[in-house]
Amino acid sequence: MKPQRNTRQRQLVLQVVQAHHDHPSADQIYLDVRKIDEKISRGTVYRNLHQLSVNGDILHVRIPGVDRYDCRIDLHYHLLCTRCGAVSDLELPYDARLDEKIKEETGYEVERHRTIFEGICPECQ
Amino acid sequence: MKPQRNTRQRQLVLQVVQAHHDHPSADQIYLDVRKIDEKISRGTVYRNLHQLSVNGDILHVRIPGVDRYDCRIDLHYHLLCTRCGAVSDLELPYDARLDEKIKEETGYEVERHRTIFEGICPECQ
DNA sequence: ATGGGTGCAAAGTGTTTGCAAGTAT
DNA sequence: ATACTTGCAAACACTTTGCACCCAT
Repeated sequence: MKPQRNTRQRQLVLQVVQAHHDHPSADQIYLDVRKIDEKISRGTVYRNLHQLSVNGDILHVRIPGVDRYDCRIDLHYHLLCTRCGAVSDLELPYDARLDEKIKEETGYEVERHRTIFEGICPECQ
Repeated sequence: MKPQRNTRQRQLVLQVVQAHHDHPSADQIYLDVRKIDEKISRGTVYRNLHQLSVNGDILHVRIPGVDRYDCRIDLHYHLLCTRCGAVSDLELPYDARLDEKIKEETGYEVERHRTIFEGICPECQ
């Protein structure tokens, strides 16, 4: 892996993601970071979000429409309110046996699976 | 529900999706339909894909990057090769009890869940 | 005839990238 | 000093939309 620099901007992005517990989108993170450093650019935020998730410092959550980021880095499942867009973490334990099972059935080198529950949250009902 | 018209274009889009067993993207469908009707526009294809999936005639599969469409309309899980982008259906039965469980735990009106396994297919390994 | 559907092109949305200048190491 | 990173803006990829005309019902 290339040597990486711990720039002020990267620290800032990480810090903002970790301060959130609601799975912010890149743009929300950009706006938040922007409150602290009013010069930082969108490109930099996107680049750092990418870098940080590759490094395993944050988790990239693929939600339909917009990608979100999560400060929890263990594998876990998500719950999406299809009305208001809220995303939350689920306590349901990650089932690693499924990956093994699918690997045996298909010959794929299964790395992981992603599960998103979709529904309407209590507030939106 | 509004009355809907069964236009030549809509039939064509449905027909092309049903002829595929490899989860084509909107653009692949557009290109295919285009071979038959060289006047049809992208907008029309997108509009019809949307309409058809709302009607339940086809399934909208949200894959990172591009949305895909599936002629299988029962709930099932998918397997994505993160190298070549191939998507396939899995035989793993849909676990409806999970939806019930999450509903009880969270108070959400859980409608469904989507699971995508990610890995490297035998050819790409 | 009526109003849903079409083709076209323009506009959106979210993200990536080329480049010259800046800065962590 | 080196080369990773930044800010900026332009470019991208994918999708949606406004509009005038068309056609299934």
